[in-house]
Amino acid sequence: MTETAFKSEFLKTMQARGYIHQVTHPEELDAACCKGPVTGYIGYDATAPSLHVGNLITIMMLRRLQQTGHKPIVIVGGGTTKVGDPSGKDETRQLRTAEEIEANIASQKQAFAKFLTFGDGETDAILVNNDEWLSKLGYIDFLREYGVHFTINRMLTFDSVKLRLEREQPLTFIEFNYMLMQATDFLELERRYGCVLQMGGSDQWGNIVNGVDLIRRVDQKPAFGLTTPLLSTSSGAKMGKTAQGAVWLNADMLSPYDYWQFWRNTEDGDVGRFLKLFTDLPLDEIARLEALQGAEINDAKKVLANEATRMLHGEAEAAKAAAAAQAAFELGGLSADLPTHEVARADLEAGVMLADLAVAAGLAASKGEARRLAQGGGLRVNDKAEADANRAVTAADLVDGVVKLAAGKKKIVLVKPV
RNA sequence: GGGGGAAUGUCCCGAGUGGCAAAGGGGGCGGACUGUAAAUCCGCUGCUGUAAUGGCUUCGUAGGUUCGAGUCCUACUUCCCCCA
Repeated sequence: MTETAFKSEFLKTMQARGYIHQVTHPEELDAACCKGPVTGYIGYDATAPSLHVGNLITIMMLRRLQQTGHKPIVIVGGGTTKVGDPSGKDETRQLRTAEEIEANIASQKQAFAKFLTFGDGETDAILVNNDEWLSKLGYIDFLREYGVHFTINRMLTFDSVKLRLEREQPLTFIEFNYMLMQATDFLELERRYGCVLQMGGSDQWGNIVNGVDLIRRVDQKPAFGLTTPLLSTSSGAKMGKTAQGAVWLNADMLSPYDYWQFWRNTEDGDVGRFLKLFTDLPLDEIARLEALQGAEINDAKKVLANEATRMLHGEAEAAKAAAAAQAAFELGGLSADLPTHEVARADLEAGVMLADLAVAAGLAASKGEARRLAQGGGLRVNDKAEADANRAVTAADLVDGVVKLAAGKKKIVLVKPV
């Protein structure tokens, strides 16, 4: 990144909070942002039913855009998902059916509304499905209108294509066309909404630059691109994966408690960076939290968890998650807000094999895993390590009406008779 | 169209002479140490089951040879390379 001193509120914020990896025409964009509301967009893939933490950084970029007086457009890739982005993939993506894509888009919409204000106002966010124009394109029309602006020579130089070829992995023709579709999107948004900025992860740089060039060439209008660094933890792991899988944003796919835990377990070295990227806290407050040393940095992690959870799931859920965590980890007690698993009272009275219970409660994937877990000393019943997964858990194990079952120190489930 | 090669534990990479539930690594999980951190060390990492020997299902797909097949044979699928 160049050491440009930005004048616009938007770019100053973006730079200070660490969102910027690369920008096209920085001075020109800066000037445009000073002049008035700028419309910018980010596209999202509709391959999964929920967005995950990996998408969060770009959603936050749109939020910053709106916060600094500009207009964000969320474009859901109904059309592009039908094609499949080859960027960063060695393997051809599975093609989704139209129905799957529709369902995924509907489900993703909920998350965007938590971070952006939608509406008809000048700086209100709007959500657009690119299927609207992409699926209407006839092949010949597409080739004549857009195909003429792209040379194969140039396309072969883009990483998404080059890497695949270098590794001798197949790249299908449909994937090869993806970048044209994305460029077309940008052009279409520019024409329909006067959108001049496309943002995205650094892996999107090639695709974004294509769109910028297309607009500048075809319409002789200004257009800009901005990418964020790929997010990884300071120990190098990819962000957004945890034990159970992806960190989803939809509450029905990942509970607010688990979401809170995800942030609470941030590595020391990432706390400051994440506070800047994922919370609205002022920078001086973040600087103070970041400076905490040793065990005190845990306070900063709690702030991070609270803020991040509040933004997505609301004040009440964040408070509940925080309270449950405090009860479980700091006071050693129980909280009704911990994840629970219900069993029939009659079954419990008859006795349920511990291994079966652990599997049913989601603490182990199979009985064998539960057994191994127990042998390794990681399975706890009411805080007592239980080496024998064959023992029966009965009503006698109830403490205050529940059995506290834990796999390791962090995964806790309360078993409730019903 | 002709010739050569590849596909392995359904997370990934990857070794594998006919006796293999299959080396090693990454990742993941658990334990110890800590601060619900990182690093480090130890254990586990197909399903099922026992106090234990076990049973079942796995090496692209389908057949075959064999007491026994990831390993040999045949066909098929997909991919890569070379020639046309």
